[in-house]
Amino acid sequence: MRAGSAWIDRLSRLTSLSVDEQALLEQAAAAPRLYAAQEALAKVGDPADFVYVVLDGMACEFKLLPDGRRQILAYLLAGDMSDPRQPLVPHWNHAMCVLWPARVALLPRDLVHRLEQRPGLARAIGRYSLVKQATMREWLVNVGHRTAFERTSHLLCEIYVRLEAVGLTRDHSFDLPLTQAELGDTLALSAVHVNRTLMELRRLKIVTFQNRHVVIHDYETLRAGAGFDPQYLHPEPGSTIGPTN
Amino acid sequence: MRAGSAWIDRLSRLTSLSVDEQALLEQAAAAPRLYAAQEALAKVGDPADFVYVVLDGMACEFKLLPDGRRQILAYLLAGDMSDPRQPLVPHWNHAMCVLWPARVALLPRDLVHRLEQRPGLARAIGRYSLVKQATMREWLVNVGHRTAFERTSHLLCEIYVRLEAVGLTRDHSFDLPLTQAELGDTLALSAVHVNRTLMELRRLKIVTFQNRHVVIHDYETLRAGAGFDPQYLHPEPGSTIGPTN
DNA sequence: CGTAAAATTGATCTGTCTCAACGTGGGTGG
DNA sequence: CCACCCACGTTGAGACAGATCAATTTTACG
Repeated sequence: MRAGSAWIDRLSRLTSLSVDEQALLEQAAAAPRLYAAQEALAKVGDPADFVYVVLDGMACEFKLLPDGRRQILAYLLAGDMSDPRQPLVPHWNHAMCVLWPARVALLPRDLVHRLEQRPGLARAIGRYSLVKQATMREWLVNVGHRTAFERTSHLLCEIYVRLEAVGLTRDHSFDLPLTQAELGDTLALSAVHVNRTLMELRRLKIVTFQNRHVVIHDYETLRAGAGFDPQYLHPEPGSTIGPTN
Repeated sequence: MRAGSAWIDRLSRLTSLSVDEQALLEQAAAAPRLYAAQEALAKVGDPADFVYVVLDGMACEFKLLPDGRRQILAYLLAGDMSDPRQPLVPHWNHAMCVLWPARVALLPRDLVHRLEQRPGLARAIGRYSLVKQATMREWLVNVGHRTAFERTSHLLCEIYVRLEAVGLTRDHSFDLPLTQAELGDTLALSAVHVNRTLMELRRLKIVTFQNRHVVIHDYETLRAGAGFDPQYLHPEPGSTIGPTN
């Protein structure tokens, strides 16, 4: 498997990339660094020197409140990256850390700039950034207006579709190395309530989440219960992503 | 006053712009369209042909849930614009409407592209986009982890700082043409609870919000109560925005 | 094995919602 | 120019989703 293939997959789905554009990406991701779980990638106040590309494993962006509570703002799954324009501002004002051992490529700002000279890559990266924003909007709707049950279901649908896009699902299941506390920080629910909600989903035979592994028993019920519409995840129509069950 | 001066102000604060870069902006905003309150700028599914620049008045981005509830995702105050890269994807997947009569410039995608050829404008627009995202992140934290009182206070602080940056505050007050129901859709609170929270802020002599006008009596208490840190609104250090009281 | 982190479960508490009523002020048509 | 009206704001009472506190069990891992 090529270096950074999930990343190339991810961007290729947003616009078609020429062979040498793909080669540029491969080269850019050629020397990833290995991070352990819980390791910080960027802290508030750090200089925004790099764009981080998560080649495998899992990371997240988050913000901490003074009282210690945190809101997870985004998951970075295999193939995801931090905002490509981040280096335009001097400092991070949110934080990023690894949730599960990950290989991460650090792209210096001028490398990103060089990649964006290529029209295909510029379009892919621009669209990627828009999808990321659309995802954040959806999370705002989720946290703002959906019940615990809907929220949890919605997040599982989203992760499912995103992982499928990079080939990390098998049948209707996938690995998800998150604790219930981390899910709580994402969904703005207490860990206890996340647990009760997952138990309910299990009891209803919709989804089982155990041992860091999710099995979706009834995707259609899950999707409908969440009010999930995968549209926001792929700006290109004609994309055939979106599971059936 | 020049056409689009709030917009030029807004972008100029993000990086210094040459005289002819400013002239390009002025020219781009030269023929705004006038919209009435409640008028739609873009609906879900509309082709993403334009970037919308709100020269004065007020607009917002939002998403509707099937049950009719809505989440307001962002306010567009004077000088704000919709995402400059939006035209990279074919369709809107959220909606935008006017909240208070507004003059709005519609920039076709190739015009935006031409503006971004200028290095200063490219940097300003890129940073603008990052600030907008940082604001959305802060809203996610707000809705996810803060109490009604903190949330409301935080939003008022944010609007205050943003309006001050375009010269639309006077002493410690500003016009805010929002109903309590609209605030509720923003903060993910019921209109009733927004009312109670505003009454509480008034009772404590921190803020008065009446007749579409906000008076901040005690900024420091408001800021502290909200846990508000204006950092996220201006990526440039050295900017002296941020009221004292 | 032993131990610490994570998951599970129960009991209780509370912030916010919902429903319902009433007040109010600014715009409009007669 | 007044009277009506309707959207918006205000207030009260009761309900409920989810938080918090407190064990207890299970799992992962050195």
